[in-house]
Amino acid sequence: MARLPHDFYLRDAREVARDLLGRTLVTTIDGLRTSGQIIETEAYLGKEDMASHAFRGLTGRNSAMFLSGGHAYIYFIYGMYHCFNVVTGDEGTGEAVLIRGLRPIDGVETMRMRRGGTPRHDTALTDGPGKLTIALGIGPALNGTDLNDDPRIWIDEGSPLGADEILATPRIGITKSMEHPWRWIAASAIRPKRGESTT
DNA sequence: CCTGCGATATTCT
DNA sequence: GAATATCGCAGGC
Repeated sequence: MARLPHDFYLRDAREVARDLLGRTLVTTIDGLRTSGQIIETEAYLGKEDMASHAFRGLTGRNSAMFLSGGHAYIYFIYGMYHCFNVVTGDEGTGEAVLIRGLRPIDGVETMRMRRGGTPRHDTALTDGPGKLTIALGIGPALNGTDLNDDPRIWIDEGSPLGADEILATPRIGITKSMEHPWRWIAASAIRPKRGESTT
């Protein structure tokens, strides 16, 4: 297993978002290792994307989003949760990929402890952007850190998914720029419900 | 299974 | 004062 190389992140956020599916997000926080397979991502661009935090330029909260590709952008949302993003592209661009869902691999007991319970399925520990940061111990201390060399957090090569294993949909929880299908999810993670079409 | 709502910091109007 | 890249709980079916 090997950490994703620096160049991986120096691309358009939409490319990186698809390529991150199947990879492994790993943290070692307070001496506890936790990891999960990335199964859901969303791309947010810079000034051309009205739904992006970067659309209105630099603020106190979003400054890490303007670092160069490969840094972590962690923001506080709804006064309660943290969301983890991977910055992509060149410094100053303001593009990032929001990690929205994982399939737990290592440290499941640690995740249960941090999340305060044992759900019926392990995937419920990490099946939302605010939930997976709690489960993996990702907090504001990691905002702006470099995923290429920080010992506390990195992304392993894992096994990228093929195009036929990936579904694209509109992004979740936004009210602007909804016409763009910039959410990607592993087909294997779709519940047998009234889901997205498999086109 | 589903829908509605409250919590609450940062940013914008 | 309103909106927001969310979540868990209460209640209805």
